Amino acid sequence: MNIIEKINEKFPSDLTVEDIEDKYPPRPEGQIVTRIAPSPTGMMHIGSVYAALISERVAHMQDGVFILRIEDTDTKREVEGATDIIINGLKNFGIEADEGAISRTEETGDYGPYTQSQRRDIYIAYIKKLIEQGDAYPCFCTPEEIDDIREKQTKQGMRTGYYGDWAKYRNAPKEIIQENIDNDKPFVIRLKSSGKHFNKRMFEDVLKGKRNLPENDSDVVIMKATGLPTYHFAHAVDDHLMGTTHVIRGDEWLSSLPLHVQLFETLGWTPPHFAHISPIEIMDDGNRRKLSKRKDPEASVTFYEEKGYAKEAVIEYLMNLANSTFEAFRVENPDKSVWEFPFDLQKMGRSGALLDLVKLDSMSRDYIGRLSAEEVYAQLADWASLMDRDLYERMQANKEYFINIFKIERENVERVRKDFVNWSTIWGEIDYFFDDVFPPIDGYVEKETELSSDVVKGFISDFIESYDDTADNETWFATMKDLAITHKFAKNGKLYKKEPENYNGTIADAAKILRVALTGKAQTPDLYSMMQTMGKERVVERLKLSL
RNA sequence: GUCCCGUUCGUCUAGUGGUUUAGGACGCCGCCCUUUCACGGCGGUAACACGGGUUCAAAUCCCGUACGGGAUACCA
Repeated sequence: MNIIEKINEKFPSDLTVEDIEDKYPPRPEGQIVTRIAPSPTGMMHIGSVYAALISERVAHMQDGVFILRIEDTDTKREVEGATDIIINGLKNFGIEADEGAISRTEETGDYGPYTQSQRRDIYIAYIKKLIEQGDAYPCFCTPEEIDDIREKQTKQGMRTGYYGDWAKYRNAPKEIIQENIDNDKPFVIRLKSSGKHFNKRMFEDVLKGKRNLPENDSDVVIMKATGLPTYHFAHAVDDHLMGTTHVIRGDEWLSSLPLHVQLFETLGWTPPHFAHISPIEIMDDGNRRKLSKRKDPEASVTFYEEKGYAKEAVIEYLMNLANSTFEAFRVENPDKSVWEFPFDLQKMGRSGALLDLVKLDSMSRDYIGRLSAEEVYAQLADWASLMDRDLYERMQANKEYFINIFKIERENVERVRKDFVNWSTIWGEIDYFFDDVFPPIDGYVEKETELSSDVVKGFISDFIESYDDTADNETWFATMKDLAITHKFAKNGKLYKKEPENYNGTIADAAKILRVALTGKAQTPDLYSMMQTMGKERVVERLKLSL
C-alpha cells in the first residue's frame, strides 16, 4: 500500500481534480471577487467586521462578488453556534455577502460548499495530485519530535521550522516510509518546498507595494492528521476555485505571502492580488498592540451592541479608519448613506490605527443627530427590546410621549442637539420626563439656584398663575421675562453686573428656577419645548411641589 | 534568536522633493452667541522617532539606530 492508497483508505473519496475543475466555471472576465474568511471561534471580532467591510466595498464598488467563507479546519477551536454569530454579525452591520453561508445549514452561490469542513474531498484530491507530481510527501513525526527540532534550532540560534536537513521525512528511504504506512502510523502531508531561503523574490502587495521577501523553504503541513487542510493550503485551493481576485486580510499574513504564492504556483495557478491591512490596535500599558479577543472587551462586536452604538455609526467609524476622506464626504453629504461613499482601497493608511472610542462617540452623536424623532424611537426600541426590557416596556406604553421628547430641539431647529451618545445613554438624558423617576427633593431648587426660599416660591407661584401653554415661544418668553423683572431679576447681564446687590440674579437665573423645579437638573434642553412636551398639567403639578 | 512590517499633533490622518510659518477632524482650553445646556461661530494647544547621507532644496529619496507590532504551530 502506498501513501495515496493509505489516504484513500483513511479518507475515502473518488473525487478527482478534473471533476472539481469542471464543476467550477471561471468567473466573468474582469469581475472583482473578494471574500471574508473568519473562523468560527465563538465571537465576532471588530477586526473581522473591518476586513469584511473593506472587502465588501472593494467588490461592490464595481459590481464584483463578495463571498463569506467559513474557515473551520481547526476542529479543536470550533465553538457551537459560532457560525451563526458570524453570519448574523455581518448582516447586522449591513454587510451582505453575495455567496456563502447564510445559516448554519444553508448557503448560496455556485462555488460552494463555502464551509471548509465540507470541502475535505476537494482538498484531498489536490493533496493526492501534489503527491503524485512529487511536490508533497507524508511526514510521520510526532508533535514531540517537532518540538525537539524547534528546541535544537532555537538553542543553535537558527531559524525554526521543518526545512532543509531538518525535514526528516523529506528524503527518508522508501523502506522507512513504507514501514510507517504499514504500521498505520499517523501522518500529515507536507509541501516539498522548492524555495531557497537565501533567494529573495519580489512580491507585490496592493497596499504595501513591492516587497523583497525570502522564498519559503519550509515544508509546511498542508494536510493535518485529521484529513483536513491547514489554513495555507485551504486558502490556495479555495481562493483559486472560488475565483477570488483580491485577498484582503490582516497584515499578520504578510510573512506567509511567499508560502502562499508558492502554493498557488505549485498547484499551477496564478495567485490573486493581495492587500494586507493593518490591524486595529489598543493602548495597553503604554504600548500599542493588536486588539485581543481575550483581553479587550472592545474587540467583540457585542461590546458595541450592549453599549448601544448604532450599527451605522460603527460602520462609519470603521470607514473613517479605512479612508480618512470619509469625514469630508459626511460633511458634504449629510443625507447620504455610508454605502454611497466612494471607498478607495489605495487610500488606506499603511500603519495600524488605535481604536478611539471618544471619536466613535462623536460620530455616533452625529449619526443620532441626523435621525428623525420617529427613527430614534424605532432604533432605541429595537435596542431596548434586547438590552433594557424596562425601558422597552415603558416605550411601548408611552410611544407618543417618547417621540415628542425626541422631537425637542430636533425638529424645526437649525441645529440638532447632540446629547445622545448612543442608545444606552438616552434614558439617563430624558428620564425626568417621567413622574415615577422624577423625585423632587425638598429644598433642591433653592440649593441648585442658590436663591432664598421666598424668592423661589414667589416666582414659581406667580409663574403658575400666568402660565398659558397655548402661547407661542416668544410670547411665553416675554411673559416669563416680565414676571422675572417684577421679581427683581435683571433684564440682562450688564444691568446685573452693574448693581448685583439690587437683583436676585438675571433672567437666566429665573429660568433656572423653572428648569430645576421641572426637571431636577440644571442642564436640560430648551425650557419652552420641554414644557410643551410635558403638558400643562404636569408642569403645574411639578411646580407646585416646590412651593 | 531569526525573518518581516510599521513610525507626522494625545488620537485618526493630509502630505508622493520646492505651493508648508506642516493642513483637517476628534479631544482639550479660551472667547462669542445665549433664558440653561447643547448646537454653532471664532481662536488656541499640539506632530514629521533619532542619527547620518543624496540634493541648490527632504516629512517626502537612501542607509543605519531606536521603539512598537507581527510571523516563526497538525491556530486562523
